[in-house]
Amino acid sequence: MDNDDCDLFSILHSCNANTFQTLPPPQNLITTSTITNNIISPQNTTPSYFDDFSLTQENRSVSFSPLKPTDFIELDKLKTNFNPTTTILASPTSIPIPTHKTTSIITNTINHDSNQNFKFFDFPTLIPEPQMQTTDITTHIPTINNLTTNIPSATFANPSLPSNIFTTSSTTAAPSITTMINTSTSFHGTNNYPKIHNSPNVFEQQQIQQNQNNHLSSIKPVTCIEITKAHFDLAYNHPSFSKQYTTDCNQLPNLQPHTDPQQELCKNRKRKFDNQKIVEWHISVDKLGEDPWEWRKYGQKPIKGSRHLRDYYKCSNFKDCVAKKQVEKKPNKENIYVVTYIGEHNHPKPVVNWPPHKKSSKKKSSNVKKYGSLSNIRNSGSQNMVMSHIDQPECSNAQVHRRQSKVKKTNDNHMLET
DNA sequence: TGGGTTTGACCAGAC
DNA sequence: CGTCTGGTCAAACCC
Ligand SMILES: [Zn+2]
Repeated sequence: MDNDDCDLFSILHSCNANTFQTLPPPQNLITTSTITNNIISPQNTTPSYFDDFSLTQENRSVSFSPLKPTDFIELDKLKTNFNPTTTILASPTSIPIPTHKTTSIITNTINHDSNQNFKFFDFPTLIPEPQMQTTDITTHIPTINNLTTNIPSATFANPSLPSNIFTTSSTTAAPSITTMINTSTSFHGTNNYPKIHNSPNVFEQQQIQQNQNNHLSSIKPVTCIEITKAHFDLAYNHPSFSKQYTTDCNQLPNLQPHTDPQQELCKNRKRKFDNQKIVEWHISVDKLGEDPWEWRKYGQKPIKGSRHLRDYYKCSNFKDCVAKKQVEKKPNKENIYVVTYIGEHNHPKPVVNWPPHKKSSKKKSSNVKKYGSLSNIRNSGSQNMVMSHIDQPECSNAQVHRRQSKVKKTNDNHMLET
């Protein structure tokens, strides 16, 4: 996976209300300041769902400004203290529980030596540092100004918001038994520092067991950050954020600061996902088809400030499931899509019809039935799902609503999409 | 006939 | 209070 994945990381950054710089890409692939999901495994690993997911900041540096204790400290940890060599080799039920502080050196070295003692608790968010005080934040957070310099571990104060860090293990050989481990961190209550509690449910345990029985050992862990509505609220409404950031309306905060007054107008707009879990992935187009859930598309909208349409999907596996997802092509990124999952499924992951019949290799969203063909746009007289994600002129205020009617008036998608 | 996508219209919240 | 915007609905259409 390429550096596009750094954008999930940018989400976390954006919550911190600091300024960012974009540096030229490093000349060497082995760089520092990288949060990634390096896999250290002696087994043959095959590509699977989201297995290339990583948190990366290879070509960015971050300037820290003084933080408030209520800022997204816990999210910032992911950047400043994450050891990219961390991996999980054991079965999902045997993830080590972090018990002590560790100092991590952020490198981008991919290590395939399974004998090394990689510890999941190298992940910074999972590190308890009870000795820290909130007033020490600014003096302990390192300034990353040299990508080739080892960065000492940062220290952080009490996180202000709950956040979960998922670790998923997946395999292509039997995607139906792909499981998401309930390895999460909790900042609730009196727990000043996150704890890992591994609590896979029965269904997941069955999947794990099935995995073991099938001798499928190519478990490939990936990490995903759960973003709650509270994070969005704080990210959009934080006064520092308002001063230093602009965001594409209803989009996640943009890494690149700009001063477009039009977009300033909507910097505080929020998605309306009340009390729902939000998990965002930035994945390549070829991974879209590996989503094991089944989805039914119920809407499509042009998004202001974006050149791409956003598709809205509901889970169609279960009648009363409230899980939704949104798929949107990443601006200026080829073959990278932003997939946002909202809410949780209230049913087990489908296992019967896996792998799904891929009617088209270009299918935009996995398990989404569609009609017509890519080559015959007139078939339906409407936009093609794939075509809808081709670059378009960036939306402005008034253009957003006009776009859909404009689309309908012309059956020539290229007129609009290019 | 059932379930999917498409897409204009509508709604609610932010501004 | 009107406008803007993202999210959703639902009729029409397709397979
Ligand atoms: Zn569902």
